[in-house]
Amino acid sequence: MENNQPIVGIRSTKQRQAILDVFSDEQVHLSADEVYLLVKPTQPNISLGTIYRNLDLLTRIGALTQFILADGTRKYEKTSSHHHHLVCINCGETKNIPGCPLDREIKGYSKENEFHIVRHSFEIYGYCSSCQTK
Amino acid sequence: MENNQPIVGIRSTKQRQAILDVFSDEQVHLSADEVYLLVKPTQPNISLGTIYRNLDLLTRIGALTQFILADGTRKYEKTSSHHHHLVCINCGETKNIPGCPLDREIKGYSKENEFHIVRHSFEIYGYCSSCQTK
DNA sequence: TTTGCTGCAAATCGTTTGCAACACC
DNA sequence: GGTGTTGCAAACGATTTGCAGCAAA
Repeated sequence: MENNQPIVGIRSTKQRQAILDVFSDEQVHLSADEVYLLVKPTQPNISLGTIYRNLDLLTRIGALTQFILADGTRKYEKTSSHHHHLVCINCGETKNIPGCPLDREIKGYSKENEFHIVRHSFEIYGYCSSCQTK
Repeated sequence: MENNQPIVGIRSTKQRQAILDVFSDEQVHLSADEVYLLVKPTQPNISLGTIYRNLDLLTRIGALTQFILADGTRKYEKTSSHHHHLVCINCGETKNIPGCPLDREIKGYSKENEFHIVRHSFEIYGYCSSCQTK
């Protein structure tokens, strides 16, 4: 959305609350469309535009965090302590990994290259246990 | 493109060669549009469609590797030994990092979760030396 | 009453695809 | 000559945006 407007007054609407409710669990990782489908039952008239605008705003105020999978899919999750993801190539199930791989060695390498690290992404792709048996 | 056709006979055309030439250096990381701009001078009539079709084909035969940045940008590079990227948030300059962070600890965690790892992504974002001074 | 928020529809961006002409082998 | 490849334009999916009406505060 590339909206760099300063955030002034934020109102609490039922649409926004319904979207936030969907992300109550930290293990919830959803695309805009998935959020739309989940919110639709309680907010039948909600539009995809509203979903996108809210996901963007909630991300900008820090309530949600956005990340992009290797296939380009954009997903959102509730903001929580630093972690990474384990993503099933088959069913898309996404789990949080507590550890972080940004180790001393790599930090050292970046320093050598005079690179100032701001953030990083790390996702593991493979098959979850139930998809392996199929 | 989601093209799962078996690859039969591949021909050498000047368009395809021009695209490959752009990726002669391993430190070249480009989007489809950037390739288009670079190839245009020698192939004035080339179309973006041809660029996309060739990037896809060259990726499927393993000559190129595709990766997606945290902002959703799709990039291509010449296939080479396993590595990761250092990406400047400001100018977009992308450098290869030789090390790999997929360490014992994380592999162990995946095993605990009965997750079969196939591949992973890891990119570091920040500011390169020249963008820091500006 | 003010102004942020919504639904709707149109617009945009990156990418894919159908097709007829073309050019490799 | 056969078929892989190309340029072109239309189609596509995900996301963004303009606008007028609505609703929180």
